[in-house]
Amino acid sequence: MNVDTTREKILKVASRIFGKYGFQKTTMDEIARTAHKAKGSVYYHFKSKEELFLAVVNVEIESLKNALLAVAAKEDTATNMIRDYLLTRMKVLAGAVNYHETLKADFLQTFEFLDELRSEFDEFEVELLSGILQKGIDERSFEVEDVRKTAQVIILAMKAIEIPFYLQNKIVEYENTIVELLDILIRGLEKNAGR
Amino acid sequence: MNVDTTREKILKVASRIFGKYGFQKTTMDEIARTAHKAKGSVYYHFKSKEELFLAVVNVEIESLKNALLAVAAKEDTATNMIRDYLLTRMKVLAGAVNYHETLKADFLQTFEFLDELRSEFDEFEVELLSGILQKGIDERSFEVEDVRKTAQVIILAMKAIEIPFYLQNKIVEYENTIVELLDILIRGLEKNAGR
DNA sequence: AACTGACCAAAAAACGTTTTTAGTCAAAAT
DNA sequence: ATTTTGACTAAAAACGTTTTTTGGTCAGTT
Repeated sequence: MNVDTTREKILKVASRIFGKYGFQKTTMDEIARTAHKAKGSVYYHFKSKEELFLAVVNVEIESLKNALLAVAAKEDTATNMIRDYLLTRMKVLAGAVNYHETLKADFLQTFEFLDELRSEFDEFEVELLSGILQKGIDERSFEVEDVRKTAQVIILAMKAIEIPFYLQNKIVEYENTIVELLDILIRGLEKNAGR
Repeated sequence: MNVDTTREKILKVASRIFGKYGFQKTTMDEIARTAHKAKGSVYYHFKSKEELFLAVVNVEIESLKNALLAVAAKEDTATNMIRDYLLTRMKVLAGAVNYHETLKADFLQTFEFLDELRSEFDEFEVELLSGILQKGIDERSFEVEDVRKTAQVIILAMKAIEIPFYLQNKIVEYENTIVELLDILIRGLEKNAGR
């Protein structure tokens, strides 16, 4: 029944509790108690509260990475792929409760210990999206001057939208609108747009 | 020298102080003192702290409205107009310190008393931008299915970007990137984009 | 090597007290 | 009649102190 290792058990419990109460309001005692482990055990596997939270967020990021890699691996036109990429990004992120916490924190106080994880993921995304854009160019369906810069622009736009979308609980209100925005963006990338 | 009415004087002083310390940390006493007026005088012109702040934000919104109306009144192609519109929007908003405060507040606690002002401005923007889009269609340079909805989409994107841009002080970091984003969006509106 | 739980210093919560603040109003000035 | 004043009040915020909770450690157990 319970095949989880102690480490996995702690991670799961921590994810649930951090997700519900946020980083600040979650105590290490509660995590240990809920996981039916001694507190020392938690500290045996994770050297601090920050490191545990980092590990929790990392699980979410890894799952997002995998979902995005799966999209990039599909055989499809670049246009469909980029739409799929951006929609998958939003859908998976919608369930990444602890990742949202890190966004929110940016306004109150920064989680410096997450900076590395984030910039790593940023780099991962720019790389992956650049690949899709390049594929679109090769297929003669996209027309893009600087592939890397364009990838960065699109990710910036997506990150900006995350904030009202996830933090202000405007998912329902904005859902349709966002799909339309993606369409405009994609059209903007396509060949013969404008002149 | 001082031709300001008491009301104007209070408004100016309040704008400066609210802009520096935010809504919560600004006291009505300080406003009255700085304006060289008795507190009762402040309350004679503005029935509450909230109403005074509302008036201050309203001044900023009005100035933004005027700047945007000026853009919309220019004789130019729709493509240039929409670029001008969006750039003007960002530039004027960069100086609207008290408006930023209302954005920030959305994360901590909502300023319900500002909701009306905001949705009024939203409506104003959708209207104005729709006009520009329609002009683009008439000139056969834009191709847009639902004008109103597209206007809403563009404004959503701009509002989303306001947050990292103004609140997280990433103006310098993002400035170039945003101009590129605008270009992609505009290309996405143009005729013959894609198929 | 993995895990436990009593232990500690530091941080946060709780609590009572003092100060500050938004808002009022009767009176004065214009 | 309209505008301005400043002393006043009730409620909220700030302060200082005590108590409790929390992140983290470590000697000992499994």
